[in-house]
Amino acid sequence: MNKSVNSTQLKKIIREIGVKVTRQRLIILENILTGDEHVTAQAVYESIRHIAPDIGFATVYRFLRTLCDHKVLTEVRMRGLPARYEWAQKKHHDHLSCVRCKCIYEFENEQIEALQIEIAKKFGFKLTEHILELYGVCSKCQIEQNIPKEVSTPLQTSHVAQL
Amino acid sequence: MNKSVNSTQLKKIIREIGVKVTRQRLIILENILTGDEHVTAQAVYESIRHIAPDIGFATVYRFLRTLCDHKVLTEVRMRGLPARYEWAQKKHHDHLSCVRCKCIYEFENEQIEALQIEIAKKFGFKLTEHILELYGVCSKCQIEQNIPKEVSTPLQTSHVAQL
DNA sequence: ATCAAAAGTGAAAGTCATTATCATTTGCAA
DNA sequence: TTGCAAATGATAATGACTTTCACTTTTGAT
Ligand SMILES: [Mn+2]
Ligand SMILES: [Mn+2]
Ligand SMILES: [Zn+2]
Ligand SMILES: [Zn+2]
Repeated sequence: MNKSVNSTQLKKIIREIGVKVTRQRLIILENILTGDEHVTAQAVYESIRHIAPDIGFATVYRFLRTLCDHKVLTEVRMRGLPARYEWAQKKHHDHLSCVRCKCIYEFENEQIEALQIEIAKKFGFKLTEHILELYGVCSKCQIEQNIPKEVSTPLQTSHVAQL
Repeated sequence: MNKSVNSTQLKKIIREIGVKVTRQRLIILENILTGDEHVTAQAVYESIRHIAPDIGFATVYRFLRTLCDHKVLTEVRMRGLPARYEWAQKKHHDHLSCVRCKCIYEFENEQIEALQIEIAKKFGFKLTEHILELYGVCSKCQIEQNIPKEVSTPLQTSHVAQL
């Protein structure tokens, strides 16, 4: 949540993807590295406003996209909601989300991964990617059936569970 | 692909979901029942134009949505592409799609289904839904590495494979 | 068959997330 | 320092829906 990063590291990341180092990119990247997980472009844009109100959201979108193209970030799109981004260095995992409070949990399941590969093989596919999303009602929401009606804050994540 | 349906059957379906029977609904529903699988609202709209050019696409969207709400159809959303619809009476299955020619195959895997339930249970979730999509290059596209550059026709489906 | 209330319709406008345009500014290799 | 490709940001455009609303149509009750 608040890892510290120095601008040298940030510059290194930006240079390695072969684009110019700009003030806005440093700010955006730092925000992503030190901020919440599973953030939306809008959230990054807003979170940056107080320090750099001049950065347009087109720039945020563009750079997030660039970071995805270069596998620095991964785009997570759940249910037609706005795209969320996460650090791509994390180990592969899938997501489980509450349809009510929108919280997100991460999980990893080797058996499922293996079965997917098997299925693709049976169809003669060269598998490149997959999406596995589970939706349901989280344990909290099963009890407090009304209090936190809506969550406007960015989705929080627990650590990845090994199953 | 061209099962025959009489309007009595169509009317029955519409009445059972508790809405009025209209000419446009009969036409839309018949088109879905007798036409391709995994169609988009736009495709239905266009496919209907020559027989009933007066039906607006708002009506198509609205009715498809209604049919989904009443579990007559299932919405299939792949990769943020426009929603596709399929007859809900089909047994549950997931999709495997070629990133190049966009063909869709259906599969079903009980083991994966079971594992998903297990995962949800571990998190204390009441599972309501899941999305599992595999993406890759189909066997044809692995060979003919260029001929059918783009497929504009609606996605075709093979029959569901049991794995 | 008649009729009014309720439901449905279509054209058009509105949303919302994202992408494109383009005039201006900036990074940086030479 | 400079030239110029790359980047930026304001704004318009896009695409897939969704909503609005004035005008039908359906349907249950007479
Ligand atoms: Mn994640
Ligand atoms: Mn299907
Ligand atoms: Zn919840
Ligand atoms: Zn293919």
